[in-house]
Amino acid sequence: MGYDYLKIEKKWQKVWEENKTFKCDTHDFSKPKYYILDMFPYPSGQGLHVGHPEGYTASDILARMKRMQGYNVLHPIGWDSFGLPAEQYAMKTNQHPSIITEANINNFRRQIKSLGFSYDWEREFATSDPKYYKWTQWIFLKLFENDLAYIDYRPVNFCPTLGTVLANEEVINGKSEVGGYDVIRKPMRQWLLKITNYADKLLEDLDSLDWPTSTLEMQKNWIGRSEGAKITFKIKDSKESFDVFTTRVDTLYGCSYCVLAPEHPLVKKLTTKEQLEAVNAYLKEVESKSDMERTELNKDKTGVFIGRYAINPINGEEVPIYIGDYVLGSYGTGAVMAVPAHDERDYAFAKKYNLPIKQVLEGDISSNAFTDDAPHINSEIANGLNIAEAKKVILDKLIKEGNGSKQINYKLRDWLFSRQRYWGEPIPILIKDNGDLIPLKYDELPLVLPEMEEYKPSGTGESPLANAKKWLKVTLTDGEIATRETNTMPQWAGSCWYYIRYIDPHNDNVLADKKLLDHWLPVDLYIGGAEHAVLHLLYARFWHKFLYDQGVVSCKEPFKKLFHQGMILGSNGEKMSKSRGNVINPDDVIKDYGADALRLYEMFMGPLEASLPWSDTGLDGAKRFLDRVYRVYEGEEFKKKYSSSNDGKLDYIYNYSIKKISEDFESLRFNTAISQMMIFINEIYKAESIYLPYLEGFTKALACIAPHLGEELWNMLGHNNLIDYEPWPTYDESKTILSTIKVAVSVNGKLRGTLDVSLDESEEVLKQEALKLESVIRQIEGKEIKKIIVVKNKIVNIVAI
RNA sequence: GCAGCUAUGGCGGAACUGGUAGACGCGCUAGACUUAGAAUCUAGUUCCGAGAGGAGUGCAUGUUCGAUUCAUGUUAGCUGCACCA
Repeated sequence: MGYDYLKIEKKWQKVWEENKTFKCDTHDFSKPKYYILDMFPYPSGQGLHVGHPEGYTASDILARMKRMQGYNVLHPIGWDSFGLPAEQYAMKTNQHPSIITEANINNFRRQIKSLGFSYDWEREFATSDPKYYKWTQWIFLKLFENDLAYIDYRPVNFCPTLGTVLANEEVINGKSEVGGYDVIRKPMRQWLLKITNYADKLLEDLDSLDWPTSTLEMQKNWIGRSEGAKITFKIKDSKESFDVFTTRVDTLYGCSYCVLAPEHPLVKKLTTKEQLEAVNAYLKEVESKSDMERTELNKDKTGVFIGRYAINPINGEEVPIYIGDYVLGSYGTGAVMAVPAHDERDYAFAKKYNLPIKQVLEGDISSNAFTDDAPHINSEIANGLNIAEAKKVILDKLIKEGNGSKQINYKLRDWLFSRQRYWGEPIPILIKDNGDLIPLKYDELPLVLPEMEEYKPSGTGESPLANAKKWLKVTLTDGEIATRETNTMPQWAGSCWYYIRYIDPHNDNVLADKKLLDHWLPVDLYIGGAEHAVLHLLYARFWHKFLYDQGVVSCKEPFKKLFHQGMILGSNGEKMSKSRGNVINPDDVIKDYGADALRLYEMFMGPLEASLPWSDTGLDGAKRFLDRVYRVYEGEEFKKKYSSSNDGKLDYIYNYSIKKISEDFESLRFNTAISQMMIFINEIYKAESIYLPYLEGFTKALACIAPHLGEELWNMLGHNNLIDYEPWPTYDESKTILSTIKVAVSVNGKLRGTLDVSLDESEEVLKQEALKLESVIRQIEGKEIKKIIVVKNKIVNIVAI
């Protein structure tokens, strides 16, 4: 028989709710602050899955411990409620997305509350609430004012199935991140945000963050800074010239041709009559390729000669100009100098089209390009120099002669910020017939989504909002008619700044009070999945840096420490999914085992960052431990042993346990903290006398993980108050070490026995005692002792041959 | 291809800055309690071996008195990026 978790959990949830136990007074600056944030959920129709409680429990444990440690803890939750699934469901059922979203939020709220998280529910908001997105639009207007939001017609990722464009970050191997549908490149009218203006800052400040290395690496790669040179090539028999970008300016003498991207503006101007047909055919072929095909054909380089020659500025050599789609129009200058001897791509292209390969570094180029460092050859001024030296010499000459300059490029592209969807923040811009853009005035916000009959995208790339006839047209003060922007913002917009709004969620005058922001930012600990490493986590940093420049926030980075929880897999080790039939529903677990058991189990499974398989028997074990704990507080045989005087026998295990638990909580190693709690309880079961203050201290630690039971046990110990703001248990460092310890004795590195000695026993005694051990004597018989190594309190190793 | 991470019993995992590998839990075995079962409690449980002992942290080599821990190489898996000049 276990404890009555259903009754207990309901009871304390009600008490917390009625007392507003976890309400945070953000105006109270008297205590140190601790802002701990979960990545807020998208309230899907499926409800919570067991992965949600993993991260949420981790943050809740920290929040609860910090509260007991005297911090003023801000621990909020809300809803990332704009998004495609609600809109698609709306189309199917012909309900308004807001109704669907509300129902989903209600279900999520119920589920999250049933897990006993200590959120301050008075700060709850949804990104689809006009009161919230008023400020998302406000930030957009600020971006627009500062020339960081602009319209462009360049080719973008368009997904015909979803009926909308997607950001680069949302396209994976030519397929949409959501749903995995084909994505094609198509020139369309789009809003973009100039995230590239912040490329340097976004890169530099990564060094100041306490984030997982893998995420830092991913962001670094995504930003993709590379240092090199811009070189100008003049064109033979023409006034035109073009620039190339290269990181290997040292190989300039080895340039044997140049390649322009198919979309390079000079292609049409320069192509000769003789080559026109071939070039046009090639352009047509390239255009018909989808992104998918372009990446699949990765290795097969294609291109065509345009009939012209460029002049290599370093030596005046004439080299042919090609176009080829292995050169990207959107990176660097959209043109490259080709050095086939020392670049693999150029090598492949040169081999295919039989172009000259000119070696300028010593090395073997018989079957592959040589890309390592070596002395230069055939390079006049750079002969004999290594890469770094040659770069300098050649670039200096180019700069002196006005043919080149230092150049830094980034892989990062501007952020495609518009979507042809209904269920997103409307972009607060008016467009006049002449194309002029008129931002709404700040007091006209929020621009609320109009009611619609139909949410379907037209499929041609026009947003559903184009059908909202009354909403669409606006008469300006001068009588002129303007049209509203019909694109909406992407889902990432709302999540870019929600951590700011939590600090002051009901403010109608500003997005949040400056004084409060200065006190509460940055977020001290941010917990969420790794899948947002280059999406949300990069976008949010960008907006934060912009808001910093605007003087809205006073710190450069939003999230000081970041932690990614792993994934919970099905019991077969595969990803949980309906089709695999291995999905665990948290509602069922709570019903059958209780929220506390679920929380404990998920924290005990293994390291928080690891992806681990679900185990029903493991969950049994977690529940069994809670029952075992409960018996200590409920069972008469245990109560008889309660004592207010300390016999000292539990000193070590208690003090060591509190120390270990405190440290492990702090570093989010909950599995080992729980293991220590189990060891402590095992000792309690053996104890003749239970010193009450120790049991109280344990109760507080347990209450962080199993809060309902913790509250109940605290009550059972005779306390009438709540445990949540009780002071965190302290420990006596001197009692975390045993006075008698075991020292290992080994011969030639192999363990042969142990010695029971007092702490800090002298080396001489250890040595002598070790040599007395029977198992040691047996091993060294007939051998000569070469050396004896003694490490105090640890080991004696006898080297004998 | 490039970058990052991971590899330990039947299973999930533990092991601090190199010092008794396998904590804790699951599973399994035995015992106690019970008419019986469930639950609970107690003990055992890396492998081979009766024992002495031997082997053992993906694989190989090395550094060291001593390596799960450090170095080099290698294999497998996971994640991300992927023609970025």
